Amino acid sequence: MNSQLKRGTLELCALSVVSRGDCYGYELVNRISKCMEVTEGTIYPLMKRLKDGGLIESYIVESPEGPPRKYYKITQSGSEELARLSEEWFEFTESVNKLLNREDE
Amino acid sequence: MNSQLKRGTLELCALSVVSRGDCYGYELVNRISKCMEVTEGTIYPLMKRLKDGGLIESYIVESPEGPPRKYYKITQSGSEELARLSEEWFEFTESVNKLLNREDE
DNA sequence: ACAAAGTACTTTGCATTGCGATATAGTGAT
DNA sequence: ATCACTATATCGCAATGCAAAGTACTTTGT
Repeated sequence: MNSQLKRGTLELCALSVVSRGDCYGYELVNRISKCMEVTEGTIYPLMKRLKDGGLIESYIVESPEGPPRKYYKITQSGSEELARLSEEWFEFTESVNKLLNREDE
Repeated sequence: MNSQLKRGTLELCALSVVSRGDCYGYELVNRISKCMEVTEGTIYPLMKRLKDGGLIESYIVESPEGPPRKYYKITQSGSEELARLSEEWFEFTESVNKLLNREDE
């Protein structure tokens, strides 16, 4: 899969999933994996960037199986960014599709 | 504009424009600029990569105004790559849109 | 004659980021 | 004991958008 395509959309995808309910890194990887190939090596650094940017917060919860989980929760700022990125994504795909289908000129 | 979104799609866009008729770098920049922000610093290195990969060929034509123009022409291999990238782009946007609109789970 | 603006191509270097690889660590089954 | 699954974190490489700077030709205005 073209890894370059994912740039700029993973942030959007992660924020979107977290906005529908708190979840932890490993869970996020599995959930996003249903739509595109991603690994921990991508998600964990991404979540750290989002947290550093104040778009998400995290809290630790003991797990019944395995090590403690770090849950992520979207912030007000994160929700606003999600809305902005969604709009941007929509407009971008529209633009590209127009360029691809243009028969005229 | 989110420059990360462009990664992986610029190659597709450039191939698509060239496939509809030979054109030169400066022209490409202006044409793609109508849909997304791009500059020569992005397009010229990209065309070099495409040429190195055998997806396009080039030939010089004297210009009535200004320096000679380097025209680009898509190759058979380039047409096949264009078809592959188009399909990939379509499937990718479908996947992301599904993930964004998912209310269930 | 000279400057500015438009056309046109090329190269350098930086910043971003996906991801393979690796380390660490707990639980449960064979 | 060994394997498999769950779970987080970090290192380093490769890819690439793009600002910036350089080269160079033509036209237009002063």
